[in-house]
Order: sequence, then C-alpha cells, then structure tokens
Amino acid sequence: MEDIIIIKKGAWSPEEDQKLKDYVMRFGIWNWNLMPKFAGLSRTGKSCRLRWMNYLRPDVKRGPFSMEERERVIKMYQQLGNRWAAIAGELPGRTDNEVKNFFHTHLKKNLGQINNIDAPVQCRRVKKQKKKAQEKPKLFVDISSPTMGSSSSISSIITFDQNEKIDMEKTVILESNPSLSSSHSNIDGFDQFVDTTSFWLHLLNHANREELYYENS
DNA sequence: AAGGATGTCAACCGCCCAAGT
DNA sequence: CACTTGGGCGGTTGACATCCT
Repeated sequence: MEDIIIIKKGAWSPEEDQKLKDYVMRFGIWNWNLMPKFAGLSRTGKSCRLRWMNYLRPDVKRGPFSMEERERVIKMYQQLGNRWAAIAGELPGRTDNEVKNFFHTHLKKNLGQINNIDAPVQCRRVKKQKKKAQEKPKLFVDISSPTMGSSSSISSIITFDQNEKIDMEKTVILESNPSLSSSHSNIDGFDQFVDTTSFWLHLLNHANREELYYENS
C-alpha cells in the first residue's frame, strides 16, 4: 500500500522556511523532487525550489529597486523582451519573479492599459480595465522591438528631462531607437513623439507619474 | 466608518528544454 | 531515436494591505 502524502500549498510558515534553509545549508541542493521528504516538508519539489530561489537564498536582495536597477530593467526589457530570467541575471540579487512583478506593477500598469502592449491579464481587475479600454486613449505607446521597425516618417522626436511635463493630449511614444521607429501615420490626432527609454525613465523619476496615470483614466 | 477598488507580491500552474537512459 | 525526468521559465492567480468614495 502506498503512502498517502499530503502536499501543502500556500504561504510558507517560518518553520517551513527554517527547515528548508537548514537542509540546503547542510546538504546542498541535489534533487528538488526528493528533497522535501528528507527535509521533512510537505511541499512539492517545485515549491521548495521556488521558495529557495526567490526568498531564502542568502544572496537574494530585498527591498525596493534602486534607480539604477529600474533603468537597467527598462533597458534590458527593450533589448530582451519578457525574458525575465535573463533580465534578472543582469541585476545581482534580484530574481526573475521580482523583476517580473516590478515590471508589471511599476511600469506596465501605467502604460499597458492604454495600449495593446499585450493581451489583457485575466484577473479580477479585468472588469474595470475593460471599462477603461472603451475610452479613447490620449496616449499611444509602442514598445515593439527596435528590430521590428520599418521606415520612419516621424515629424518630430523629442526627449525630455526629469522636470519637464508631457503634453498628454497629443503624444505618441515610439520605440527606443528613433532611427528605426515605425510609421504611425494611421494614428490620427497625435503630433509629438517620444522615445520609450526616455519616457519610462521620466515616468519613474518624476513625480508626475500619478498625474500621468490619472490623466488617462 | 464601511465596503469596494486597487496595488503589491508570493506562490502556483503549465509548458518547454536539456540531459540521462 | 524515443521516452522520462528534473529544472527553469513566463503567465497567472490569490491573499492581504492600502486607498478611495
């Protein structure tokens, strides 16, 4: 007769954390699937691995992202796209999960809802987002890869510094490399163009973030 | 003050890939 | 070469905190 193993899910208790930490410190990582049994944990190997990698590892850096880290995330995202593990690799002590969460909460929330950056997230906030999506956006953002761009017919490209305000009524945000930017002649009513690196850094640096957010809601 | 809306982040799920057999 | 398995990854969800009306 096989043993019945009850697998626990959800938040980790301090006791579980200690068990996992103690075990890894003592015996190292050898097989995540077998480890829980030996460590006395009612968790899956995957769950243990995730907990260790994202939280318990001694070299995991916690706390808010510094401005340097923020800038790096933005630049790496533009280079690599949603390869969070690769981006995290450029940020010592940060995990892919952290980078992903940071991007979604601090960057995308301000920009994604006003453009088709990607498909809407299926979550409990969809209802509200749908309502917002019906309204005509004042801001258009294109964060497609620079290599995807085609010929340009941009009338003007601007960058701005930290204290400069953006005309949200007539602004089109284009990709980071102006020379590769694609034509957006099919978008009516916009006459300013801003490269995304500049825009995102502005958004992060500047207190206008709130203003920008609500401007579009 | 209360209840709903929203923000944040830890954790889970499912898929993919590489290595081993 | 096909199959299995373990680990890694990105997408998504859920719980809780905070904000807003």
